[in-house]
Amino acid sequence: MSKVSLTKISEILGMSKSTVSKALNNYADVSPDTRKKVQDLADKLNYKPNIFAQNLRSQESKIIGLLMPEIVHYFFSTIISGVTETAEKFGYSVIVTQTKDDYKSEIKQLELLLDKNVDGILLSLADNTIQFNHVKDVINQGVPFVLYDRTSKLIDCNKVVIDDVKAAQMATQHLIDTGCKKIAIIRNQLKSQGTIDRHKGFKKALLENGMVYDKSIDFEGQDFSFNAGKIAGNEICERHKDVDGIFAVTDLMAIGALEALKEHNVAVPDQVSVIGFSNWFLSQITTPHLSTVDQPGFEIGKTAFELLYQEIQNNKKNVKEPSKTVVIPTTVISRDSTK
Amino acid sequence: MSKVSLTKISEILGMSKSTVSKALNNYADVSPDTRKKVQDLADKLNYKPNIFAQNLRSQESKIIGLLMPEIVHYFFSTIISGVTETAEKFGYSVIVTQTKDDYKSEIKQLELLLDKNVDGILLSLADNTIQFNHVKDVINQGVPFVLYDRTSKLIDCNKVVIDDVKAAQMATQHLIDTGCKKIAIIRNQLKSQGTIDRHKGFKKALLENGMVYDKSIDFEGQDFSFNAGKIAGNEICERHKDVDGIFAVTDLMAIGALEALKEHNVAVPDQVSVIGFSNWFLSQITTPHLSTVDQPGFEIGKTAFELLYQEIQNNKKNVKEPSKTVVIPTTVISRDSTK
DNA sequence: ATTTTAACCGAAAACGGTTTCGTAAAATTT
DNA sequence: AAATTTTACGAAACCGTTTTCGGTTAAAAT
Repeated sequence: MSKVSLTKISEILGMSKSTVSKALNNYADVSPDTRKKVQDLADKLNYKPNIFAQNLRSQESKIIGLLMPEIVHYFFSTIISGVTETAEKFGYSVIVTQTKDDYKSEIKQLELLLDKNVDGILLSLADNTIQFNHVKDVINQGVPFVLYDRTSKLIDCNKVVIDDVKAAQMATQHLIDTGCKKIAIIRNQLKSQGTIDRHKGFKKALLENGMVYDKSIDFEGQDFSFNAGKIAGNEICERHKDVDGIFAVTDLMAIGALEALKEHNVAVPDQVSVIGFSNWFLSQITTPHLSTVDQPGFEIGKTAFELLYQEIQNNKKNVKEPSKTVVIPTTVISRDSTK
Repeated sequence: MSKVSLTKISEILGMSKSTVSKALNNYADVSPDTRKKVQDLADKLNYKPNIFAQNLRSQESKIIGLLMPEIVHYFFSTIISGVTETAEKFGYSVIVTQTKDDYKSEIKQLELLLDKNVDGILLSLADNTIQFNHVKDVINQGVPFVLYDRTSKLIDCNKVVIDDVKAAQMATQHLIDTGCKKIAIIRNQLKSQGTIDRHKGFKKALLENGMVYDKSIDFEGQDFSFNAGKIAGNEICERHKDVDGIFAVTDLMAIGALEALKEHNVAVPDQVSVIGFSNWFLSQITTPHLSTVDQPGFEIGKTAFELLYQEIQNNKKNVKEPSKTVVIPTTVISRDSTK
């Protein structure tokens, strides 16, 4: 069962391994005759080049690393899908790991990926990462690198993001367009850039439509969970009966709010409209089906890989292009929770 | 910026690369003196062994392949999480790919993983895979291999599964224990082993409790979607008002049924109890919260890797142990959709 | 008939480690 | 003092490719 190698084939055919290698790799300086002989035998013996040797020679693995805060997460799983499918088209495989949203773990995982000599790395920053030497080190080592989704202005590299401000603005505008006069926002603390920007977009939409931003209906939860949304929803039902629209910065919060409204017998969307953010799978199966903003993970993953691939190619030619940031468009998905 | 190699270190220190290698790998036949010299310089130059060279020498990559029907899927994403976290503890990385539940793609993905010379492969079979030569080939090539979740009796290898019969039986028993007298089942076609077994477990529970299996309330959907569940739920509300318990073979179907019940103003669990299967994330946030059977993906992934690791170790020692199947226990999770 | 060109092939270096085996010097035993 | 063992190191093979650089032969051009 011992593997067939180039050397073995060359011995059988009584020629040098140089010739065998060239025959298999379609070099010009090998006669049609010997080329055929080699290829036939290679087929017959089911020869597969040893990829370890090829890696050593070429100093590339055709493997990239994909690092994310959390694997068990609808959005990030769509990222995995987008990255792996695109990578495959380019002949690359993808090692996937998670940081569990932990800075320390992020450092360690990056280290592990570097140890594997991956050809490039895709990273979405952990929530509590506020210092970036570990990623700057990676970039300075010349490893092709792109940030996606959770990025930082303090890092100079290629990035793939959505425009949270604009997306939130569009979501809010959708509420306004469907007749909402008093719109509440449900969000978590203004710590992550995503939340900050969505908050900004929300206020921007109000401003542009001549509506006032009312701090008393700006609900800040402890996190962006179902429960946080529900708590805010309860508040709205009990103390802010004039609210007729809710923008939640995550689908999960929106669904929590939906639950609260239901328990208070408030009709959605007749009395109150609700829109979420992300278009998680579960937004399709709530009652009523949740309107939301599509955050296209597959597309983000696809683009992130494509950027990385470009960088890998440039790296080989020793060219360094200026960093760019690709903004993936988002769309409002109007379902039954808004009119 | 050129990488430091063993050879470079040996040249600087004026010794052979054998000695340098041995110093770094704690061989006995190197004096404490030179050992220190080598290690100090290696640290100073931030030397990292070239993994491609190591792979070539050892003929192993410390990478395994994880192949699954669908990445964007709650259960399978928990598998990824379980596998990657466990693999990391053993010094392994994980290449993740999906078959999209397609036989042809499964063949191709396996091929790609073999081409990468992974040290082992974890596979969950595609739905429409009914012929197994492609996986038998892999096994016969001596590549460590374990099947998880979706397996086949026709393949002789290590496996990690749950006991679908028993799990479904327990779910049904839970309905019976909480007072249900007439229990419907909502399922998809009896094609996949999972569905067949859950159906079997359902009937077994009825039998053991002296209840009759009524074919008219055995609902077969086109798939296991939300809609299929809802359609069945509507049927129950309209034509089988005596039903007081529903076992759905997936959470998604259960939630569809829940929706139908809600629309018909049937109280859950007071009039009808509902239990799902899998404990997907979304079962926690339905109204009412869905009782279900926990299908522990993380644990399955963890165990699958551990089995694979065993096989890798055995492989190195040229020992071949008989195949075993590990059954991961499931538990009924009682929430608000059952009493 | 001589030179030029083209076609074809192989030796050998290179990639960067690991590991076996031999040997010289030092330390120990007889 | 001689024999033996231990210690410490290095040469070289090896893993399996790719690719450069010559070289040999045959065909074409002068």
